[in-house]
Parts: sequence; C-alpha cells; structure tokens
Amino acid sequence: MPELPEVETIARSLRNAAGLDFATWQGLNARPGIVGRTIYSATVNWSRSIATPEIEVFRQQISGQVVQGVNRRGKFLVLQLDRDWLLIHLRMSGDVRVEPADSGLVQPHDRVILDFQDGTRLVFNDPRKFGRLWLVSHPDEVLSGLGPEPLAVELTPATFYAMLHARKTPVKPLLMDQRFICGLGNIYTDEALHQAQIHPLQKAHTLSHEESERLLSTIRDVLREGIQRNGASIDWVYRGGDFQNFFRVYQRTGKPCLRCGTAIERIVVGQRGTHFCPLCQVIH
DNA sequence: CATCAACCCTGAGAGC
DNA sequence: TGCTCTCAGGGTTGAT
Repeated sequence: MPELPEVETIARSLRNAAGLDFATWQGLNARPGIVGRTIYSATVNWSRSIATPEIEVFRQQISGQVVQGVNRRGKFLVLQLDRDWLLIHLRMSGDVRVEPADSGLVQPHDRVILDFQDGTRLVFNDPRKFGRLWLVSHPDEVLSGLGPEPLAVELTPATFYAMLHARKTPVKPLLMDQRFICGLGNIYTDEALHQAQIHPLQKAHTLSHEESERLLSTIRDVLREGIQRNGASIDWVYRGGDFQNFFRVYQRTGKPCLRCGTAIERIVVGQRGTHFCPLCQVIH
C-alpha cells in the first residue's frame, strides 16, 4: 500500500539518469529515470484511471510534452511537464514501471501507458483500479487541500501540538486524514503510534506537549526508516522495498510486543485494521 | 468539526 | 477439484 516512503522511493527512481541502457540498469538492480524523455503518445486501457481531463483530451494534450521533473507531495507523484502537470496517486495497488516499449507484452492490470519518443515507456499498473492520474495546468488544482509534509522542517513541535490540540477526534484517524497531515497511511500510522507509546483511540486534544513532540519524532523516524529501506512490499504488490520485515506492530497480531513482550492486539478503528500493544499504548 | 458508511475493485481464503 | 461466496485492504467522498 504505497504511503509516503513508497511514493518517495518511486519518485527518486524516476529521477535516476535517463541515459543508460536497460541492461546496465538491470545489472544495478535499479531502473532508469524519465526526466528529459518526450511523451510520444498515451494509451488508456481503463478509462476511469484518468481522473481528468476526458480521455481524448488527455491523450492529445500530453503528447509531445517533455518530462521536466519528478517530485512527491503527500502520496502523489508529481510530474512537471512542459505545459502541464501529471499527478499520479497509486492508492492501494498502483505501481509504475519504466521499460523498453518493445519489451513486449502488456501485463495484466496495465491501465495507462505513456510511450516516449526514444522507444521507452512508463506504465501505470493497478490491479484494483483505485489509482488515478490527473493532467492539470497547475498542481494546486489537486493538491491544495493537503496538510503539511511530515518531514518538512516548517512543521515544528509547537505547530504540531497546536494542530492536535484543536481536534477532539481519536488520534489515529486524524493522522491518516491527508488534510491534517499528508503521506501517512495505515502501516506507518500504527508503527509511529506504537513507537510513541500512544493508543490509537486517544483523543488528539488530550495529548501532552511531551507526547505530541514524541509522536512527531516517531512519525519522522518510521518514515525515514521506510525510505531508507525503499519502502515496504506487502501482499502481492511488490515494490522492491523490505521495510515489511521490520514492522513492530503492523500485521503482528498475537505476536509479542518488541518492547514488553505482550501480545499485539488488533482492533478496527475508522474501518481500518489497527495494531497496538495493550500494555505500552494505554488511553489516559 | 465529528462520525459513520458507501464506494472503488481484485484476489485470497473459506465453505461446500 | 472446482465452484461460489465473503471480505480485507486504503483513501476519498458524501450524508448526518
């Protein structure tokens, strides 16, 4: 499930040098970037993968534009083109590949293919069809509602405390609300709360200064660790990362807490499976 | 603002 | 073995 670290990993790979040939990249166990490549044409196999504009407009408008840069905002991939911006949200099961156009086959679940003039292509693959692409003249059309980036230095402990203090909702759903803070999903939220020793149902405004500061710190720790390990690869969606081998609570129901040994519990919070240690994480 | 449910889908796993 | 059924899973949106 691509969250901030997975999307950041993909964004970085798309910024790799575009010049080397594919055999060289395979030898490095990495992928070539796409910055500088010119989009020749677009193929849309599942029309609802394109959020905006209409398919024909999308295909015409994107053709001929050069990829100028690749960045990340929250869980969005942000591709700057000549005139427009291409935003990609992978949702639960989306992924992108860069490959020679003649590597042949359309794989199962390939939804959108951008063919480049140099004979390579970018493929958006998404088994569950939840992911979306937007082609817009300004990224704010899609991104304006997002909360602050958790890793940004502008987000100070004092600011974060004030944000939490203004909300009476349970802390876990709040952390997953992209308007409150962006980039966190189910995995990294559970991991950060466990490390901060905060119960997922604790009301946000009841967190102390110390707890709030600790939470911001552990959020950043787990995100940085995720990025360092190239993200997590779970279910059948393989993305090349290995953070899944270092989860402390996520999908460890019944297994011992790595801090105190108590069995990890699973409850449902905001319709999401939630993992926590009943001894280390107590509501107060 | 808070809370809850529906929705978008596929594939895994259970039951028969 | 193969069929049908149920539901997990994350994020967004809309209703209340």
